[in-house]
Amino acid sequence: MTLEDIKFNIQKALGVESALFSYPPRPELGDLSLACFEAAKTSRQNPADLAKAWAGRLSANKELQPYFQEIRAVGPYLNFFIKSSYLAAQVLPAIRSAGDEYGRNQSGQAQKVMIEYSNGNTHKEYHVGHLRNIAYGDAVNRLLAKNGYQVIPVSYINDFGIHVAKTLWNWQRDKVYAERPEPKGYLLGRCYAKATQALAENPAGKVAVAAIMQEIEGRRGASYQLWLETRRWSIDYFDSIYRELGIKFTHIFYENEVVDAGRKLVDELLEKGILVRSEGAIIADLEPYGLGVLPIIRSDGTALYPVADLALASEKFRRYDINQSIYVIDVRQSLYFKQLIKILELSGYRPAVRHLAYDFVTLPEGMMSSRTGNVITYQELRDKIFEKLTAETAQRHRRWSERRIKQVAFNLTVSTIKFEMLKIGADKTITFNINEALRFDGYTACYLQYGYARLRSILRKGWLARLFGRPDFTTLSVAKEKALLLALARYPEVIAQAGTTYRPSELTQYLFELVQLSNDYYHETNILKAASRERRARLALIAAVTQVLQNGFTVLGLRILEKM
RNA sequence: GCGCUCGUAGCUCAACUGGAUAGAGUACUUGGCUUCGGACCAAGGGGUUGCAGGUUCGAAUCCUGCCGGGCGCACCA
Repeated sequence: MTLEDIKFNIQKALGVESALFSYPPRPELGDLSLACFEAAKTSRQNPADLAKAWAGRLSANKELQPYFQEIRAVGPYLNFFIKSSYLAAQVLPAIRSAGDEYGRNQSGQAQKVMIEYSNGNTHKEYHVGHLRNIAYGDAVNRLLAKNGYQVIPVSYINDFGIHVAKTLWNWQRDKVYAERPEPKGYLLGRCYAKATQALAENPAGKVAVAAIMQEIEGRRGASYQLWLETRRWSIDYFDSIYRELGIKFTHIFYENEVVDAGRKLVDELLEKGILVRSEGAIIADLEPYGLGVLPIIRSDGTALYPVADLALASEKFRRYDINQSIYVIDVRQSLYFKQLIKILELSGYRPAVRHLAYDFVTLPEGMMSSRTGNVITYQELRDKIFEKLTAETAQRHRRWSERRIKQVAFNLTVSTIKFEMLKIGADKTITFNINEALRFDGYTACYLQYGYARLRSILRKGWLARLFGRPDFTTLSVAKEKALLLALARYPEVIAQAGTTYRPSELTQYLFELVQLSNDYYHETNILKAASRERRARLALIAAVTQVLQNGFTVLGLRILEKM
């Protein structure tokens, strides 16, 4: 990595072990910056004096001369102006030869990490909240892979909770669902929403639901048969969503498969006194640790969520021999996760488990809730965005076939959904406004895709010019070209930074800025009509930009479109 | 009540985790296609970073106290 080399050489020349580099806020100040506060403190000097002294020393250093056109002290900052020609000669060939691999590093040392996300519930709606989870989890998954981890993406589907019984109860008493044309898995979700409403004013229903629950857990009888059938609908529906979004899991765990092991574990923990009986239920009393109380088994004997989760936590390590287990779960379950980890610790097991929390998605009208019908389902959102993008695309490409228009619009739809979820920091609640999501300019997936498509169009037209001879990088001297080169050089750092902090939003931000720079350049500079030396160099620059965009898009799970 | 968390331009968000004049998008006003794709670009206005203290060379960022929003705290997941 060229920037790494430069930084390393500066440190070596200064004789310091580590230095905090940053990028100046404005290009006039320099391309790379070293703040001298720390070093000045240890040597008890005025930072500005130190910067000045260092600037003099480094300017005289012959080994650094190929890199810099100037090294200047600006107050307490030591600022470096990198030679454009040097940058270009390093960065462009590096990107060209690394291709899709540009930006990868080995900091993960091939450690095995399991990451669990998209934890759907069968018999329930799949809504925009799940979309944030899956977009975020999948981006982190690929980000970690780019940082040299051996990542195992898995999903855990809850097919055995009380919500299943509620849905089945309503499904049997209200026959309208079975007759509708929509996918069955989707209808189950609608049915669940109505079930909770109906149950609120139906005490007899609750008894019926409890009976259904016990029958399912006992794995016998009509309710169990119905469970088998309907569960399959939901799973098929999830599969179709994953296919549409381009998500692949190495393995999918189901609650019903681990719940028996969980019950055994509960018995053991009960014997050890880690779990206790209370008010007819089985609980973990974690008050001594300031973690409250976690109910494990209901007083009617049916299992709660932690039963399976406790078993699964260790099962993951046993079966896949992993070094770390990451759970992408929304922040509201933070306390639950602390409780879960504490129980595992108390039972003598201390796994490397990490709860990767993100804030939830809410609606302008308030919290999403199946109970009040205040949800936006995946299907609804996808259809609305798709419809609008189809119209936009059709308007721009009168001669395209309907099939092609729809294909492009669909790819843009997937990109838009993911990007909207990823561009906001994970610690922020997303108040999901459908109208905002239906706008395609500014900081959006369409803006990025459009910028990319336009550059690709130039490359297609300039293919002949790129065939002959090596580009002369010294012609890349304009400020905007240098800004682009610097941005390209920074890409590996962005991947590293976004990976170690689990923040895909840093990557979305970077890619947006890269496209802004390139759009600006595009308008100011003519590429195809430039003189042949310039043209060749500029095409090489553009090619590198599209390569980095491709790489970034891939990490975020966005589709790559040559035309739109 | 206890705990966690957030509060930055009219709105939606950034700010390299303590550093330079707090930046983008959007909305608003104005300008740009005989030029590689106008889902684009340029310019402008818009800020006491919720409030008050503190820590230090330096605070949107750290500590304390208020104010306001959100979430979580025993049979939902």
